[in-house]
Amino acid sequence: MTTGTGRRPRGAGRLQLHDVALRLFAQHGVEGTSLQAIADEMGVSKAAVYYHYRTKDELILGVLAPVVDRLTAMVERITARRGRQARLDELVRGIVDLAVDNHEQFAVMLGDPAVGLLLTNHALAQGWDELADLVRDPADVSTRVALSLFVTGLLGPLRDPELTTLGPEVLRAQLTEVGRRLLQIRRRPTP
Amino acid sequence: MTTGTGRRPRGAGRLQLHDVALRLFAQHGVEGTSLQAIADEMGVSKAAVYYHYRTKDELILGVLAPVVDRLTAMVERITARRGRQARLDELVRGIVDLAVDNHEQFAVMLGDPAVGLLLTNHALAQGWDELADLVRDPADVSTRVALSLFVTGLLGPLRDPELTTLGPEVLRAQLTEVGRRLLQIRRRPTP
DNA sequence: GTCTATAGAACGATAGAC
DNA sequence: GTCTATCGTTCTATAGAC
Repeated sequence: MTTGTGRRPRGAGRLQLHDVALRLFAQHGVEGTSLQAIADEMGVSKAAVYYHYRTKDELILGVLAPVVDRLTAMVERITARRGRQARLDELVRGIVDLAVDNHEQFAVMLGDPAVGLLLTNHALAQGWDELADLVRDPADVSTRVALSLFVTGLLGPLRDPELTTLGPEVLRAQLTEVGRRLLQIRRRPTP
Repeated sequence: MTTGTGRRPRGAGRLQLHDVALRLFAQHGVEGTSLQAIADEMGVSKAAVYYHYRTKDELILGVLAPVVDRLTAMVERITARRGRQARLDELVRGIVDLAVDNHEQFAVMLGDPAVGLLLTNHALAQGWDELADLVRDPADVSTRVALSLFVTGLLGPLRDPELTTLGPEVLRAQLTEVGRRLLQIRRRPTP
């Protein structure tokens, strides 16, 4: 149920590759990051990178796979809820958790224009599309605007060095509270 | 006082160039947009593009120049205000106006990682830095988080096709109201 | 102002040795 | 798993004709 993106190469070097690639993707964008730059940062050759992934696109998808899976699971949890308030509450808590726990992947996925096209071409944008549907679901325009602004806005505090020093717990609490205030949600309907 | 980015080439073709380049930049990012792609979209050759700007960086800066100038002016208006509420109110109205009127430039400037570095290298990031200082100014963490989330979050509704059909006036009103709710601002202190 | 043609570098990707 | 070496393509940028 959580396989999602298919086979991914095993090995220990893969973890370092994911780390380095993700950091550079978040810093310069995926189009602005060459495989040469990644290899240099790792202290290996470009061919060594190609051992782990056969194409650059697959590398990007491999780095982003964990969030894609989490997103799918989150959307399922939301749609399982009944009632407008319960869904909004689940959405706020879910998206905040996801964004705080994987803030670099979140930034690359939501911020980079090239990634959106890539995910769509590989039919992996389903999670985002369903999330977008949920965002558009509310009848009133006011809630739709607030919801769209909130999800995208998570990028801001998460890539601000001054705010990330607060630590995950404080950040999570702050962002959840901001989301509730924005969407005018009462606290925890059916926890 | 509003010269800002220095001399920019004149001529009518420049306007079309700005239009086409901006649209592609917003769609694929600046690193994902080649001068060849811009030339093709315009129906001219690559060399024709180089007539207007000597480098790609200068083209990017030329396209973004209007927002850079507006941002500088906005920061001046904010710092001229006295009092926490007045400043927050001015900031919300200013940034919403800027984002709605130039939403593509706003998206490229705020969303593209490569642009941030470019502006910094050309000492044009001053406006954003001062805005960032204003965002960090409030004593309480809660307001800083909300402010950061709000500014970045404007990207969301602005690039959602379903929401942009609402038109600039409705969008402006909606976003301003969301901002006030988020930052708990009373209406128009000293208009 | 726009063109053709091209230089020179960087890119993604592959082959084959170790 | 990592290397060197290389292929073919695309990129930014320039030169010079019209």
